[in-house]
Amino acid sequence: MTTPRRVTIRDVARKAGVSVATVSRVLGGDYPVLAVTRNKVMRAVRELDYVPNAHARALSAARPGAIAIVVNTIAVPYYALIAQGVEDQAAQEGRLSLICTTGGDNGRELSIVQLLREQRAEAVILVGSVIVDEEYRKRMTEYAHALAAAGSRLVLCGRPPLGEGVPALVVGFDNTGGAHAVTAHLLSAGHRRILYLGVRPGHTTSDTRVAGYRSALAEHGVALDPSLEVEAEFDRDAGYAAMNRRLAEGPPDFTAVFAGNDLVAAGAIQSLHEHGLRVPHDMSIVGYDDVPPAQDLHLTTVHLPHDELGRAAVRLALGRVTTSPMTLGTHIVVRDSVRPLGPR
Amino acid sequence: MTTPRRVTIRDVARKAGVSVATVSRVLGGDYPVLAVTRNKVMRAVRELDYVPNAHARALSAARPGAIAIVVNTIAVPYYALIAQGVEDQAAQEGRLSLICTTGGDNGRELSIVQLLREQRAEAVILVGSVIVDEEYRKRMTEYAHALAAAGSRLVLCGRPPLGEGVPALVVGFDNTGGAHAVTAHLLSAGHRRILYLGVRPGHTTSDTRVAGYRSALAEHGVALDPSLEVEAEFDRDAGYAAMNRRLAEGPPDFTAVFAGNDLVAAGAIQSLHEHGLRVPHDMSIVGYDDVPPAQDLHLTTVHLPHDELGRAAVRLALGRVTTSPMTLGTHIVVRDSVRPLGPR
DNA sequence: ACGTCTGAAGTAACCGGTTACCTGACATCG
DNA sequence: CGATGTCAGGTAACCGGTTACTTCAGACGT
Repeated sequence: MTTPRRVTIRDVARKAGVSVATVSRVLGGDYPVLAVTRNKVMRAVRELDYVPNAHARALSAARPGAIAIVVNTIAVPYYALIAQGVEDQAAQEGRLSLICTTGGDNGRELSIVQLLREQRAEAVILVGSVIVDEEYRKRMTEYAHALAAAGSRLVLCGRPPLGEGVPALVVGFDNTGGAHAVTAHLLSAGHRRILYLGVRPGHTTSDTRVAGYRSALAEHGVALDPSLEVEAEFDRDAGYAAMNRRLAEGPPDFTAVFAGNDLVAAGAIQSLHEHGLRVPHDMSIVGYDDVPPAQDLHLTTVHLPHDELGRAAVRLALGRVTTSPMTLGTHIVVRDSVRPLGPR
Repeated sequence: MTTPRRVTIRDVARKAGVSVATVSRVLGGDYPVLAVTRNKVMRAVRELDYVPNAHARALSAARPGAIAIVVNTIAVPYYALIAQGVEDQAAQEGRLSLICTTGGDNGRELSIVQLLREQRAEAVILVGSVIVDEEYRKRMTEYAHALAAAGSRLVLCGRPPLGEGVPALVVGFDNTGGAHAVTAHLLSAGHRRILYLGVRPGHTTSDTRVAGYRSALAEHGVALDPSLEVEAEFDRDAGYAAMNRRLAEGPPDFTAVFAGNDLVAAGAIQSLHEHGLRVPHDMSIVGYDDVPPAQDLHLTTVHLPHDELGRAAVRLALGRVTTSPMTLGTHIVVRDSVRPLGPR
């Protein structure tokens, strides 16, 4: 069974008894065509079930390119929600959107960006933190210049700028502010020994949240205790494991936990429960992101406008708005995971 | 600032002092080229930062097309997990994957499929239930034939086949089996009055789960009670609202709840809590899907191999495997949301 | 020494659209 | 009535690659 040749615009032209130019004009747009001619063409299109070839179109005409979003994985709500925002805004702008996943591998990310250059993507939106090594920064910087030279835009979402003079738009959440607010929330509930669970050296998202945590403590005159800043990846298992390790050392020397994100909080809560500690009665905890498990866990957390981030990235990429760097506000969502401490 | 013309293969050829054919061969593949020539070309490619145009390639050579997955939304874990499976398998097969979202609108879905035909996608994977109206079935059937004629594959994931003789591959979860198992689990814990929360007339996913529920009841000699089958969309809000309505009618006339999926369960649990009913002490509940909130809610549920579904869809689409219809097994995950009822 | 074979590289047609430019019919005007 | 303008529609070049076919130089055989 051989593949029967595709129907092309020339087939339509032949069938309709007109030239290919006329067919193109009827399908394409604003060029004047007599109603009777248009009808002949449309009939031929229908009868042959002609579907124009997007590649040929992209090649011949200077049409708008796709909008690509590159994330770690789509299976994590944080990324999925942002991606959905991009998708929605792109659709609204009439653009095709490509979602690519890297699995958190810098090498894969670089080759995906290269792939997107081949696809002549009009915008490349990179989302989420990376551990930036020198090789990566060098190559991504080259890509940034190359994309700019080709008229495409590079947007960095919730990640550090590449450096001075590198053509890239930046939009992110106010992590430091949010972390400050939620830490202040714990402090004003009377907590003084607050475990920060989610240090990740070199990761901007983590670094900025830690910064907010520290500045809030400083403002309240609470001395920093390095032993209260605990490393953990930003997923449920890491939160669970880290809390398990901590609790194995003996009874907790803290009354509250600030988890790097809600997934870490969920894992930590499971560990706490397994150690007989109830939230919020025996231990207060707050999270970050306000993604799905948060509501069910009655978790006080920081709400991030994920959808808005995605939409803003697209608007920036298309030049609809030009404020870069752009910082999106966050707000604390108080649920039921923090218990006020009585006066000492 | 005018866009500086793109670097093309001819520029590279000129710079390297060879013909375009040679450049294409160096970059493309297996044709023999002298090492010295290859080097000249590679140097020119590097110096000019030449990036081949994917559209031109797609147009001239018969290269493999993209793999597209069409889902309701990516912000819901059920879809996100399946999409990630598709993405992973597609990447593994060296294919570009496109993720498209419809927002649950049949009209949009149809126009997306048309868009994918224009993109010359090699496979179109449609995921999730739809309420099938006649117009939709008619047009999608046409598309199915058209895609087949063009050598592309259409894969339906977790949704009903379009009809006899319509060229579409089918893969799905064993919903009836899973629903049967989880209902049997409740029955053997002694429950007899089990509320099914999540009837959606015309929706296959719901229908098949209801079927499993009913058959398990029948097997255990429990008479069906239509008043125990309650309508609800498959999201958290719907579960919450439906349970609220039910509980507003008076004290519950059931001892257990089978929620159409985990999100519905999460909403129902919130409602139960707000009515002072504790899970599992005062009310047993099971969910379906085993997506994120389930673990944190200690919810007994049915685990679905989402990732496997995505991968299987791609393998089917690429003809790596040919068993269609294909049904993926599920298994019950027992957590802590069901309380055994003592002997009456 | 001459014809033949072999392998690297070049030439140009082609993929399927778009569009600048051209043609020809008809209306309009001095 | 011929010059000019208007407008629908045709012709063919072009977008940027791939590849069938051709060319040509050097190796080899007799």
